[in-house]
Amino acid sequence: MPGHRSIAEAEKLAAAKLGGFPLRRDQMAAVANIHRAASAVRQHLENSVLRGADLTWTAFVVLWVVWVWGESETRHVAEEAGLSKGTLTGVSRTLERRGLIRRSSHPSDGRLVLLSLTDEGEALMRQVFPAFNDEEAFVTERLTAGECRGLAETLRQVVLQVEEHGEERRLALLDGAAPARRRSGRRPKS
Amino acid sequence: MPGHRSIAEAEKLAAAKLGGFPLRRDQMAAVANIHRAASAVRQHLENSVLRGADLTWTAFVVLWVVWVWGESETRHVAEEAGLSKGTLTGVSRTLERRGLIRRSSHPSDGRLVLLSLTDEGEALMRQVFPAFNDEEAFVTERLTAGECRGLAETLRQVVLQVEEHGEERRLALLDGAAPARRRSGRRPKS
DNA sequence: TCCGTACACTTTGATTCCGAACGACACCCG
DNA sequence: CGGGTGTCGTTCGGAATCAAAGTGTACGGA
Repeated sequence: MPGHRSIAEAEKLAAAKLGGFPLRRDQMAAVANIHRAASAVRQHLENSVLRGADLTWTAFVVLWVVWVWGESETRHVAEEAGLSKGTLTGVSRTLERRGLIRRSSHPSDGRLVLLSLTDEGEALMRQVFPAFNDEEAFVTERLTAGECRGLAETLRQVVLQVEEHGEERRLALLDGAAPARRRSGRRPKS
Repeated sequence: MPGHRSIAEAEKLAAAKLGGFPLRRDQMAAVANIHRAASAVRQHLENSVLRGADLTWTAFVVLWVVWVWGESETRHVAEEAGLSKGTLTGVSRTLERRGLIRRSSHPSDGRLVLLSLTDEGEALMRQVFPAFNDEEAFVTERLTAGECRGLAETLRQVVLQVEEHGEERRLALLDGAAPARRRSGRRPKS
């Protein structure tokens, strides 16, 4: 019982749950659908083009970033791909093991690590990307090009809002309270 | 160097990379921004309201689904939350350990497992959800209510397209070829 | 030159995640 | 009522995930 139908119903149920609480329905539906769409698109892409190339979503994104930007420092790749540095370390090592990516150290700054595609990685992207773009077109088939532009623009507003005011908002919400440790994560050596 | 600025530039670089290949830019930007927005929103929510309650995004989604739908079979919860059955097993067990969820077996069908919130889980949701909804409003602050509705509607078209034609499309793309095993995953016992 | 601070990547620990294999149960049909 | 067929949740293997701790390099000032 997938998708859009349940949203409306879930909203009603949630509203009932919350009684008189002033629920922001439109905003809730928008956010919920962003995640529904993202997950549906990702799953479709993984199970169509990516699966055949034996790439995960993340692996593809990393390859794509390095491909279009050329040899890059890992921190920029992580930023652009939307991963933590720690995750990128693992992913790029997997990619290196598979011979798709090369890791080299910066000639003058020993702290930096540069990522670049191997010939094999380059060849793979040249083959996979067109198919990927075809599926992007497929999933947006019900929208006109103009609607796609509008959608991108609207989503950009959301991204900007979080990027420009998210930090400040989080601080305000915490209001001096302890930053709340995560359940997982490394513990002190002691 | 975040976000929207790099998209335009990345597109140009990608177009150059692909030479004369007919690149669907608008569709590409739309899909890319869906994921950018989803990840930005998720991160903001995790680091604001969820962190304090010591919940991961996934844990919250599962609680939310069970909360609004009431006691439910795990397969429905997995579907609604957008997870595989296997993942839900692990997540619901974590939630059970923390005393937020109850797992009971179906009275007449021994295969089914039913999930429901404990009193503690119920109390937690009553406390966390309003804050969550506030942040949904925050991230969409630059949009009017009408734009939110439009956004939700547009995204719904994407979800519907994948849900209604994705399977068929994937089959057409494979065209009889072997379904391509995943690198990971359980191996036969032999 | 030595020191302290700042930065950049890696390691670590606890989870989450997927999909295929698996085992238990349900149901149809003879 | 016994077997085949199918459905459900669970287990498993490999990978991805984050945040914080740790390691190592860079660089400015004393």
